[in-house]
Amino acid sequence: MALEHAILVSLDERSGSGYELAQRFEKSIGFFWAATHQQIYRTLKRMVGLGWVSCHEVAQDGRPDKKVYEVAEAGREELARWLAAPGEPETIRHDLSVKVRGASSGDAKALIGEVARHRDLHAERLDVYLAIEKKDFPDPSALSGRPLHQYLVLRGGIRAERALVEWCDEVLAAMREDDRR
Amino acid sequence: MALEHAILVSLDERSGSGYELAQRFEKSIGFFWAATHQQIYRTLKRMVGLGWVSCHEVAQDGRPDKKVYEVAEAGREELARWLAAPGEPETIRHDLSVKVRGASSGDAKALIGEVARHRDLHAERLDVYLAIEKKDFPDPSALSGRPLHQYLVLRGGIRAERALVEWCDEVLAAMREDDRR
DNA sequence: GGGTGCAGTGCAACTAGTTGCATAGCCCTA
DNA sequence: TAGGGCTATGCAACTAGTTGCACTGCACCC
Repeated sequence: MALEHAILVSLDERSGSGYELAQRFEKSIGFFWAATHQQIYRTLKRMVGLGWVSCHEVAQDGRPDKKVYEVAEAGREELARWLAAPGEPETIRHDLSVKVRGASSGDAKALIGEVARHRDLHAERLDVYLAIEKKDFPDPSALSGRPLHQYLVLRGGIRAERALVEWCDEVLAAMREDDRR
Repeated sequence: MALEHAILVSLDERSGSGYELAQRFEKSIGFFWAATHQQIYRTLKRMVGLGWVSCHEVAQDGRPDKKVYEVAEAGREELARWLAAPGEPETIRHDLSVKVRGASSGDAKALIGEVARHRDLHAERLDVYLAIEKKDFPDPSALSGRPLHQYLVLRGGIRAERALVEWCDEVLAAMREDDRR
């Protein structure tokens, strides 16, 4: 599983609490690896047991105490091992494709609405990604090391969302045309 | 969950046994919804309980008996309901992106090899999809109804794999360039 | 007659992910 | 001062998915 590794990557960029990690998973990291705070807390606990991360409590004023985690030596080794290890492409689970494939078994009109809704959601996400690209990476050719890698992952998100928007448009055009006939 | 619905879609196209379904999930349906035979057998059992599918045993000669499942009335209703119901875009879990993002924490060279391997895997899949497109859908503009929907899903697969291949190429070019400097 | 391989079904144990809820301190506003 | 919202952590119960194995039957080939 890669949640542990996603957490290692995130903590290696910057140490933080479970809560902070959960927020990162809501935005940047979560663009390509989703996780709830429950999963994160549970996994952090396990990782402490494995010796991959260390944890110390930090008292704060004005807000509750927090536990700050940082990557330990064993965690760094595990991360390096995992990075070099071959992995299989993710198993795909795409709801909307199942629905499109099943369209003939239901109300095609209602499905058109659903596809249009997804189209807009993906277009929105695409806009978010493009805005980040513009703001944080104005000159990609100058990038190197960690910022380059972050940029490349963002590029993956942009490509994926764009492909989805275009696919939805293709589906909508074809199904509307088919509906008219 | 959508495995039940993926099975309904598949059985609605053609009734069959768990074993046959597992094979369909290996190829066509599995391109966008992965499932093992274990999951399928277990889910079929549950669906019989729900009254969504009916099951009858068929004796065969030359091979073991099988249980053939077909969609029942309640299953058809459920499928129609689900098709029209709004759903959220899938939560993304993309291993390779996590690795790329973590590249600075390990051996970037080894990761280049891994990205190249994935690039080839996706290129292979893309070729498979393109071959199916050419063979089964030589004249897309003439399509309507079920074949159209199947074609559109295939188009989604083509777009997704192409986007992945192109992204891998972008990553490889940038990381190799960065490595040279 | 023994091995391989495919068709066919399934259990058991495990790992991973989701959902609902609980708790607790502090801030701000109506 | 009561309620809503944010930070912060966590349990319990559930659903979903994976992995390893076990069994049957037949066909085919060496």
